[in-house]
Amino acid sequence: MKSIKNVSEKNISLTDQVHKELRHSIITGEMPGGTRLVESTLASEMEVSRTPVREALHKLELEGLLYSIPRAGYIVEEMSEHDIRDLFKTRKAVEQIAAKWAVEYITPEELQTLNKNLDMSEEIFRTGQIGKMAEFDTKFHKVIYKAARSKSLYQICKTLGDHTLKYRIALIDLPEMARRTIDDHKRIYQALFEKDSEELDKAVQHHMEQAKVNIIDLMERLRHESFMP
Amino acid sequence: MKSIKNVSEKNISLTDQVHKELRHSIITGEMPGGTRLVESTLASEMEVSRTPVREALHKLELEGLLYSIPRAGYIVEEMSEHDIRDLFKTRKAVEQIAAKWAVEYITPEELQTLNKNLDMSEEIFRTGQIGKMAEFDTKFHKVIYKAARSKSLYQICKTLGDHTLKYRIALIDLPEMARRTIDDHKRIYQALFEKDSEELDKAVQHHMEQAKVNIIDLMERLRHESFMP
DNA sequence: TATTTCAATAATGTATGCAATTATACGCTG
DNA sequence: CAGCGTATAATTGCATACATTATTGAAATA
Repeated sequence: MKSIKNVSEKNISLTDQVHKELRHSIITGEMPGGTRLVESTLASEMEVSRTPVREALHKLELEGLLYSIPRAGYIVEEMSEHDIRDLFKTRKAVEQIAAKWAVEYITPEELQTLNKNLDMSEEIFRTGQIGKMAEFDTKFHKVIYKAARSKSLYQICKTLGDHTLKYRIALIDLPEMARRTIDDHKRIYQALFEKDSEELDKAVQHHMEQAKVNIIDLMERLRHESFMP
Repeated sequence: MKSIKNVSEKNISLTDQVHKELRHSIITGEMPGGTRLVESTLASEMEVSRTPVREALHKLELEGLLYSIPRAGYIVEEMSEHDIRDLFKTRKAVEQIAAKWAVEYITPEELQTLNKNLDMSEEIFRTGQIGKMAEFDTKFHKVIYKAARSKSLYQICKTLGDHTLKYRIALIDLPEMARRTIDDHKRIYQALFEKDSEELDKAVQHHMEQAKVNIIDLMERLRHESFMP
């Protein structure tokens, strides 16, 4: 791992930089579940002292991305299929609420932001830069969270979204998944635009349901591949 | 503030002890919104070094109970009426989900736990130990969260519950509030017992609605009192 | 040879010192 | 007298040294 200090953006604390870096590594799957993290090792790799690393690890623990064994170390949280099902069940319920509230408050500007997001997603899909899809996926949903006009719900949605991001990144790289995601988003956008609550609810439900099934499938496939590489 | 070390339970880190202590002070309103917290001051008051205090403050910040001004200090989060309305709106929605799921999974043992909780609440109410009411209120709801059988939803409910606890403590001390809370809980229990989802949804909604209104009223009253003490 | 004990090692928990930055108070100047 | 600038104090950010604990491996003994 390369030093953080060299690429340090000024005015951001080392703790936050380390946190962001580690978070990225976990979410992208660079550090898969079960990976053990050691303060001093990370500190020397990143060329900072243990203090900011330690604080970053604590943050990640509270976010549920790591768990700590009292005087032993930190392990990257590993999700079972059951945990993933649970996560998506909750996410589905919460996103339905967010969408329901968003219908009422969303502005024409926000609708346009969503529309632009769809256009750019299509562009990215056509030009084959699928690596950027996850980012647009996240942004699309965030616009809706914000449109729900609830600070507390926004926080919840963001946390749940983060927890699924790891899997979404792995999945959305597959062209057919990217295609379906864009189509789902278009349907959600259309329902929001027409303020059709009933259709919106169904669209969100379908989107989440599909995401869940795809991830479970992916895990299944990976499990088989690991037996016969 | 008294030293922590003297009452230290073994095997729990100082950081966690400090965290718990400060958390309690904030949630009970002993440190009201706007209070400024300083690492070194707290450290000497509690007779520990700055490190565990610092880490505890960071935790509280992530939990949303404090916010920090970069190199200036920590301030106890102050909730506006708008924030409280928002919090309860979200809490209502989420607790409705929890209740809906709980109907399906709750066991006879858990129902009995709820029933016992009601009995003890009545006992406490009769004997006038109203100070203990908030604790039983929290426990009652936690049983339902758990019965929903969702790790992620449980986490969300607990966090939201914590954020409202400060106000619940102030309120539930009033006998008429305690009375209403117990009656609401009885209604919720009854609906769970009979697995009547529709009635349960209404009961939870009513309970949350009432809690919200009461807190807004309380804040209004306190605001007037502060003008003419 | 197997088991137990003890020491070395490695990790986090805690304390403390220094650096960097911001707020504040005081004095100076117009 | 007011406003601005500078110096100083206050406070967190970061680094590091020390304490405590858990694990591992080796050696000694049965």
